[in-house]
Amino acid sequence: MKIISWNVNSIRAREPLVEELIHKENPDILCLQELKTEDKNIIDNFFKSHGYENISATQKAYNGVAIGYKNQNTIRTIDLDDLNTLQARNNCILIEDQKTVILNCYFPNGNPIGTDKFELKKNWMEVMLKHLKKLKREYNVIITGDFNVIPHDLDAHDIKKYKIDALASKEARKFFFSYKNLDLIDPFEFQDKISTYTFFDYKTYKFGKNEGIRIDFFLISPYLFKKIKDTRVLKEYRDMERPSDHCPILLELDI
DNA sequence: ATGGCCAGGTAACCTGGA
Repeated sequence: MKIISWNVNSIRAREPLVEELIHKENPDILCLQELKTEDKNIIDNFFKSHGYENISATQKAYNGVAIGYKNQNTIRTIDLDDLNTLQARNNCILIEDQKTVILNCYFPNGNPIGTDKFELKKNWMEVMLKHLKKLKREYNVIITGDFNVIPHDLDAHDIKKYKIDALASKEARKFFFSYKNLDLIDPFEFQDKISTYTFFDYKTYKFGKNEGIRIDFFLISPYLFKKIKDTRVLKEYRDMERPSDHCPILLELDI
């Protein structure tokens, strides 16, 4: 099973590149974040035209997430509605025959610190922790998406720029590590940090200088970690015409 | 050292991103 997660920064702007990704990688599961449209027809039509079923949570102009899936006979949707009450930020599916849940997430950015946005980030991360604790008891877990957290100083080219920033705040890091402490593993953690940056700011042309941050993740159960066939950050999609500022991340499992 | 880009929405800038 091949799973790809990508913060596309607008599905409408990124249709050509998502199409290319599907043709080249043919993922079984495609988790998208920052759709930036309320119109589910756009999302349904896109996935359907490429042979995928999908679920989505959308709102006008901002946020929005979807999971496309194919070759799956035992998919059930799990509605974690308290993660979508204010903004559309989560999808959750259960693959019953694998006893595995996949959570697709667009975590709140939270900047600037000291505002309602930061409170929302902390609250959202806390609600997520409660869900993870519960889901972990019954299922293998894959939580993926744009976490908007820089967990370690080395996950940024220049951490000094993030000293007063919600992404590297002690609160955001605390929640991120509390997820990992549920016995969830970050496969990219064991790889070279610089080559696994997932975000490069449009401003200042950071991609060309390889000055990024690592904020998109898979956190997975140990059983699934043992089944890994491949993990990749698909940096080439950041180097194409009209790119997202995030790179797709790929996880292939022998299940 | 500083500032730089991009998307959507409503009408030439604003919010938001990270």
